[in-house]
Amino acid sequence: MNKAAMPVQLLKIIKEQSETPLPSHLQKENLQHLQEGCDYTNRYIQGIITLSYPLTKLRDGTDFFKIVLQDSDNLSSQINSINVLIYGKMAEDCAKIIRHGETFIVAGFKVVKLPTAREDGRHDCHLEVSEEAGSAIYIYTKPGINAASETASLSVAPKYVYTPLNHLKDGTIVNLYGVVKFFKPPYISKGTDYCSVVTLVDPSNAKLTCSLFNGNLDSLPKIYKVGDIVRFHRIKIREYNGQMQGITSGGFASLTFDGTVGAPVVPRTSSRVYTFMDEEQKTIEELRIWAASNISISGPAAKLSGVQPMLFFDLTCQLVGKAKVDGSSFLLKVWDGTKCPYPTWKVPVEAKDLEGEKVLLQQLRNLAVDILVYDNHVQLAESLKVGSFLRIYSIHTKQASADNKDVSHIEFHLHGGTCYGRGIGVLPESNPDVKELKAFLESVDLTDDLELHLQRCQQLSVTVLTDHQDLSNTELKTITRSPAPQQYRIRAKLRTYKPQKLHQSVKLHCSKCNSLQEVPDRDAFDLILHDSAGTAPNPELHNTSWYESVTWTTQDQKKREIAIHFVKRDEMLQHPEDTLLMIEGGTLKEIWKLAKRFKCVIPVRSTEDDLELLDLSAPFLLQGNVKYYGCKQCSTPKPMKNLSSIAAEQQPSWEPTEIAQVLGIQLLQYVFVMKFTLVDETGALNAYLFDYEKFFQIPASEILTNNFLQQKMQMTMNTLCPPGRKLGDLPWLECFIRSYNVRDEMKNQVYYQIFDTTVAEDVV
DNA sequence: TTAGGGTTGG
Repeated sequence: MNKAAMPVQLLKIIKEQSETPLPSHLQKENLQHLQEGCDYTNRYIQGIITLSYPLTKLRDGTDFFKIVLQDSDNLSSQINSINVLIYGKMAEDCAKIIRHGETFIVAGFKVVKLPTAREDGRHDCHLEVSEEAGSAIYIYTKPGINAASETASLSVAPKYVYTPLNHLKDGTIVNLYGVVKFFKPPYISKGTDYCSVVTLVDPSNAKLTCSLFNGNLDSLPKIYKVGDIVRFHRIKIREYNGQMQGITSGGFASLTFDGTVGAPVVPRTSSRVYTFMDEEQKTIEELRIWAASNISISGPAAKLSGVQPMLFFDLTCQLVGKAKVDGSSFLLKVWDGTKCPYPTWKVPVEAKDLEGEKVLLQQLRNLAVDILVYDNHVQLAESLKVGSFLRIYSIHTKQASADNKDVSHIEFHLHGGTCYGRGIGVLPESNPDVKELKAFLESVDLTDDLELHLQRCQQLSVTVLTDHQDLSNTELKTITRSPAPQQYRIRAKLRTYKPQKLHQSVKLHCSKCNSLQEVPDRDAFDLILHDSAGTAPNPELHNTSWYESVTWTTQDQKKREIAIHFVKRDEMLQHPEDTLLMIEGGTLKEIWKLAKRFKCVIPVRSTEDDLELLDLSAPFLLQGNVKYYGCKQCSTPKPMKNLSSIAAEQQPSWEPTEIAQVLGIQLLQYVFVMKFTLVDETGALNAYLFDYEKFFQIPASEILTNNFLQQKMQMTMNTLCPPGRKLGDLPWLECFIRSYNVRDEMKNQVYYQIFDTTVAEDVV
């Protein structure tokens, strides 16, 4: 078995004799003789695992696992145990398979002496172990230790064979992997069991729909979203209507994994005993990558602030109240921290029938919404615990007119039946979406009385002027009848705006040629990176006076050559968060990772005599989440050595504008471009908003990568222009607008632009 | 046994 695939080896012992002997070049080292600085490449330490700590991640994302080894040959000696610190893939593997009491052998470690002496009988050195350092780990597992657990006797566990979905045969019982393409969360069937219907796909492009039954809800797969990956053991295959279908058989067992590329590979299961090894982790990772380009995963589930009438959506929320309504319907009161922009329907129920914390329900009266669930969902709804986190699938938003025809309110229904996966799932607190939701709910300020807030918006203006307060208001009718250019102060209401999908409002603007362009998507960047990976790093350009270079070749089949050039600073200590680096041959993901860790990342490629920037359709600079682009028309890229002038500064701030300037790049700026339709008693006009960050007080450069800011902007727009209200109930905006002429061959057009205006501080 | 995917009635 090669070491890259399986850095940790399991050796089975039979009658105290290892079946697989250790490599002969390894020599045993005594704990007492360890010394810092010696070469232990071909030496090993053997001991019994007496203690292990939970697997954790270091700040840079490296897995870290710590165990304590006891020297069983020298139990009487004063120092008989030592800490072993394991990093990276090895940490992960060890955490998965080691057991206290097992014999653990580590070779090729590094000895590090601790600054202070220990008093607990442990060695005053520890061992550092990682694949990169060339370490090897051998674990002796004795068959028969704790035989009830499959994990304890991994080395003798049966090897499972997994059948691709295009090779399934009628009447067989098989094991399989699949990506969830569709699912119905468990519901109470018409028989005696819970039922969950799951449709799987895999890289064979075959599809399998499974009907899974179990009297115990916990025994069905814990699927939370399309794209999750499942492993089924012992599922029965039958032919039905000319197609294969899966159905639970006696020994059915399942594991479910998050389908997100890069997420930790942690199985969700109800069974305490399962096998899961390196090979299977690899399968999950491969399926994730396949799924990423072959399955359309429904976008981020809707928030209440983003609901539209007449649609179906999945809502992740917290249950704050519940009530029986009648025999065929049941009320759930839920919230997700955002405010539904429409007036929402309140289901009349007797106060005594409503379960939930009264104070909280009162505080949340403007944030919580009523969801009426029907028929087969009632029984499950009754069993839900107030306070739990739910995902409700395929809620229907129905628009209904109240007595007053202009005010439409919105109703939330979970209709009967299970079409389209309609149903309710309880999410555990460990679910990443729940963690995010909880954090958001905790940030919501409940002391703020929202009704008063809305009333305040009716009376005062939701926007304020940042200059020219002395100007008096002009009616819109007067403005549209006057020649341009001029400047006005107006008081108007925002009847509608475009684009409604707010992320579409973000563009890139060149202040030199005044052009606007779309923000390039990741595919464009990916393509450029692929192209430039064809140019190998030029070794003559490595390690110059102003940067240090590190290079390596990837271990996969592609054998990519990567070079990273760290710009040197005139200081003893250089922190990653202050460092600029240039990278050749990196992938999208690698570059994003580096950009999070280091101050600046510049993707480059080698020429004969210097490094150069890539095509300007790619960002020329990445800082954190923000990608900086240059104008193709107005830039004249210069060689990278021009950067050395900034690097020579005492404390380079690495400002994007400064970097752009020395590299001959005309920096494009992120900007919100929106069209506001403004009205007052006298008329209407369309005014353009052209805003870098002043109006929303949100930098346009960050909106595309920051969910929180997107939500904040959506809520701002909902306040400025609450959907479903009649004109009289819309809030007032105070704005400055300027008129200007745009001439083309045919005619002269007057346009309007908003300026020196910002959203009032207490509005968001 | 149950369901066998494909929205809307209250």
